[in-house]
This record gives sequence, C-alpha cells and structure tokens, in this order.
Amino acid sequence: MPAHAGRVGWGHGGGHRRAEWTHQPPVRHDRPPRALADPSRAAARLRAQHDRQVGPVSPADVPYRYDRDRTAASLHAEFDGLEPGAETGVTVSVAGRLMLRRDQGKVAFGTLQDSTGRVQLFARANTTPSYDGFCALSLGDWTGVKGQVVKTRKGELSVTVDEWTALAEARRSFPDKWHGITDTDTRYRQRYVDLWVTDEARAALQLRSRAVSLLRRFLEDRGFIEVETPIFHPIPGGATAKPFVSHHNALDMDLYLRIATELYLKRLVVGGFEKVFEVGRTFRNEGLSPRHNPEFTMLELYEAYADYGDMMRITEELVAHLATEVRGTTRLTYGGRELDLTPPWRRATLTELVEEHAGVHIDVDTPIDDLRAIASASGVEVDEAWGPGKLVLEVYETTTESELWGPVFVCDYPKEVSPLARAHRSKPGLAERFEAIVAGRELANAFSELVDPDDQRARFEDQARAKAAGDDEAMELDEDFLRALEYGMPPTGGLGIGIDRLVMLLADAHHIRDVLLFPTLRPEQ
RNA sequence: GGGGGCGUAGGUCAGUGGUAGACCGCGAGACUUUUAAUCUCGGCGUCGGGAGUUCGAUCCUCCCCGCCCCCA
Repeated sequence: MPAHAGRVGWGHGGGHRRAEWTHQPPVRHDRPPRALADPSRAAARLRAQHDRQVGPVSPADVPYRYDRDRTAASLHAEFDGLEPGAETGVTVSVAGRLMLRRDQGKVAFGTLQDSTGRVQLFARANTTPSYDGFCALSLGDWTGVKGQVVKTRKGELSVTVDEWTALAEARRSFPDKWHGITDTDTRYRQRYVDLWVTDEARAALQLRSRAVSLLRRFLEDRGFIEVETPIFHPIPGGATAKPFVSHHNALDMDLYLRIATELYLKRLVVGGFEKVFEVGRTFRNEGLSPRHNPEFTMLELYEAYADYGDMMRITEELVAHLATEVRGTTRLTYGGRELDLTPPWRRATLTELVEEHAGVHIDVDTPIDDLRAIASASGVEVDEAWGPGKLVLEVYETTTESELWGPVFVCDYPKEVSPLARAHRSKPGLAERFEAIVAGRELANAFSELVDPDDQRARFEDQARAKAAGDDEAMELDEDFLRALEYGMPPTGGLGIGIDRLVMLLADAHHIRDVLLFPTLRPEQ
C-alpha cells in the first residue's frame, strides 16, 4: 500500500489539525510543507497508528513463555465426536490469536486461531477470572487459555476460559474479519497479516513447504545427496541470463549472484558425487511478471551414468509423486483446465511439435533463407546474425510453445542454442535436451550433459562470439570448469526444475507472488 | 513502451461541483449458549500527490506517483 503508507492510522492527529484550520480560511498554501511536518509528527502518528485506546495488555505482564498442550487441530481430532452439551472434564491449554468475538453479557465466545486452525473459547462471568478484561481483548490479540474441553448446546467444540493470559496486543487493527485484505500489494507487503486473514495464501505457502520437503525425501530415497554450492560466482554461468553484480571489498572484486547452480554441481560429479542435487535460490536480473521474480528457487540434479531419457523418467515420477502426496491425485485442474500428470508423459521432438502447430517442417538443416522466411512469416523479428538453430528455436517459441498444454517433453533442441548439452547421438546439429511443458509453461529443462572438454571449450567460444556481437545474456568461458572436465566427467544426466512454477502448478496459483512468502516489490513510499 | 482499470476511515466499500457516508474494527453501554452474534451511542479522513478551471474541486482538466490487467 505504498500510496497510503504515510497515512496509516492517521487518525487523531489529523483531527486535531483539522480543528485548527476551521478558524482560518482553507488556503492550501497555509498548510505546513510535508517535509517539515512529517518528522515532527512521526512519533505521535506511530502511537496513533492503532485506533484503539490502550488495551488491557501491559507489556510487563506478558510472560516469557506459555505452556500449551493442544492445537486447534488436535482438539478437533480428539473431541469432534462429542455430543452437544457434553463436558469432558479434560483440562487443556491453547494459544493463538483472537480472531472473532461474540460478547453476550455474562457469557462471551471467542474464536482462537493458531497455525493449525480455529477453536472456540467459552468464557463465563462467574468462572472466568478477570472476565471484563477477557472481553476487552481486541481482535488480533494473542492469548493463552486454559480450561475444560466442552461442546456447547449448539454443538461447537470449545475450551472454557478458566485461566487466560494476554500474550501480545495487536496495536494495529486487524483487517476486516470477513473480507480480509483485498489489495494484493498490501497482502504481499504485510504477509504477517495476510497469513492470518487469507486462507488461500496460507494454504499455498504451507503447500510449498510440504512440496519441497517431499521433493527432498523423494530424491534422498533414490540415493541423491543434497549439497550447497556458492551463491557468489566470480563468473556467472550455467544459463543465459543477466546477473546481479555485487562487490567484495577485501578481495576488491566483483562477484555475481548465481544465475544457475549447474557448473558447480557438475564439478561435483567430476569429484565423484554421482547423484547430487541442490534446491537453490537463483537470481536473474530481469523484469517482474506473473511468472518471474528476480530471485527464485530451482532444483538442479545430476546423475552420473544417466542420460536425458533417465531425466524424463525422474521428472514425470517426481511431479506425479508430489501431485499425489499434495493433491491426492495426478489428475489436476489448473486454472479450470484439466491436466493429467500421470506418467508416462508424451515425448515429441521440437520439430514434430512445430509441424503439428504451425504446419511447417523446419530443422537445423533447413536452408537458412527458408528458415528466415518462415520465421519472419511467423512474426519473429529476424536478426541476421542468428544461425539456423536460433531461428528454429524462435519459430518454435512464437508459434508452438504457447499452444502446448502438456505435460509433454519437447525433445532435441538445436545444439547451437544448448551450449551445455551433449550433441545428439544420432541427429546432427541437435542436442540431447528436453524441456517439459506443463500447464502451458516450461517446468523443466534437462540434458544429456556435455562432458567433452574440447567440445565444451568450442561451445563457450561460440558464446563469446555471440556476446561480442551484442548478446548480453551469452555465457562466459569458465576455465576452471573446463579444467574440471579435463579431469574426466562420466556420462551424466542433468535436470533443472523451477520450484516456484512447480508449486504454482500444485497450488493452482496463477501468480508467482502467490507462492513466494516475500516477493520482490518496489520499496514503499 | 502502448492501452485499460483502480487509488475515499485501521479494513471492506458507497458517493457528490457546495470540503464525506455505510458496514466491520475501535471506544462507551445493554445482553447467561454465540457462530461475520445482536441492539444503542461515539468519533475516526490533508477523498494518492501537485497544478489548472471555478465563487467553490474528493468529484472536471492536465501532470506525477503507486497497484492490477492486457498488449509489445
């Protein structure tokens, strides 16, 4: 809420100032300039930010710890079967935020929410100590309650308030108890509130944690080990993207935030880690969009003695496994459209798919003038410097990629645009590379890895030429990586999966910000 | 970069060329089984910022800022 930020809780201060003016002509120029007025009022505004009087919670009375022995969910699991009006005699303690209150005179009900759900509190004037104080709690206040598990006459599972302890005061008013926050920007900026009032947000972000946990277990169960490689890279590599630059003072050198984990993970395969993976935060200096955040999370895994066919199998199995665990089925809907993730997924070559969707047959050995003509006709702005591989890729991306729904493995990309992938074993000019398209988006990218140091050096040199020709995303030559390959790297399959997009898929989320706890935003004010 | 939408109380939203309203929240009161409890009372606001038109602008015009969507 950047435009409003300076005005949150403006409240009482504004009223005073307004009163002063009523005896003066309302001449605009007489208003104090903001820059002068703001600092002098900052403290008062902060105090006035809550529109409550001072609540019943004195900071000195807040205990340093609180013993609770049940969560809302565990109470429901244990006691939902009770008959209306039942009293268990079981004393429990719960804690959380007061989200709703129904004050009834000598009886009051509250709705307590914790990380697992909600449970009702039942206070009675004759048994609840400091009953009036309890009723004075505001929505959003944290409280701990000890009492008996009962079910009310209306059948609502409740904990009687036989003891209660204020644990924190919500000095700022909680959002509307029914509508919550609708402004998405405010929701992303104030996640600490959003998580309480937007069920879908909490659910999607909890789903993310669970999916990542399941993913780790899935890979560990298959003998993969998780590693952590550097985030600061002296040479950004492993992908074609613009990096963020930072600077190390003591070494007096620029360091780049990684754009991929690929080159370090491959060094580990050379080092004898035969099955490795990293779930790594990655950084690309690009614009923001519903599918792009400057920092995002990527799974990369490498398996010695495997090829891209093995990577297809592990991809479809992993995604199907997560869907089953998280959603209970591999037949999902995404954005209202059906998506069947049941393996095996379709495998088709890029050339086949272009032919299917654009009705033209193109390949890397199609005469370049024909490729240029087809590309132009498809709406591609052709660059004279592009080779046939780049032209084929551009035609695919403009005519076909957006038409695909998937899941489908788009196989055998031009070698020219795949500088880290091994040449196809039988198709000249192509590489053993696939991208998995799921729900209309690229979810995974994988190769039979290029392991020949001489070939890799030649590919890097091609990239250097592209960079010199103005491609600022082209890769740089990494001598240490080549030295590693020169010690010998076995045949290896490598796979990258965008975790954010995978979670979007599983959560049926349509904006990457909905699966990021704290998405990148412009600063407030 | 282009087009469109939006910006009013802490929250959700109405609204008008004569400087503003509802509901929730908050404060005061009533109420011994509520479920967004209900009822009575009370205010809360530089109506995103600036400039212009006007006797008068939250409303009309222009510029700027922010957010969202679509397109490039």
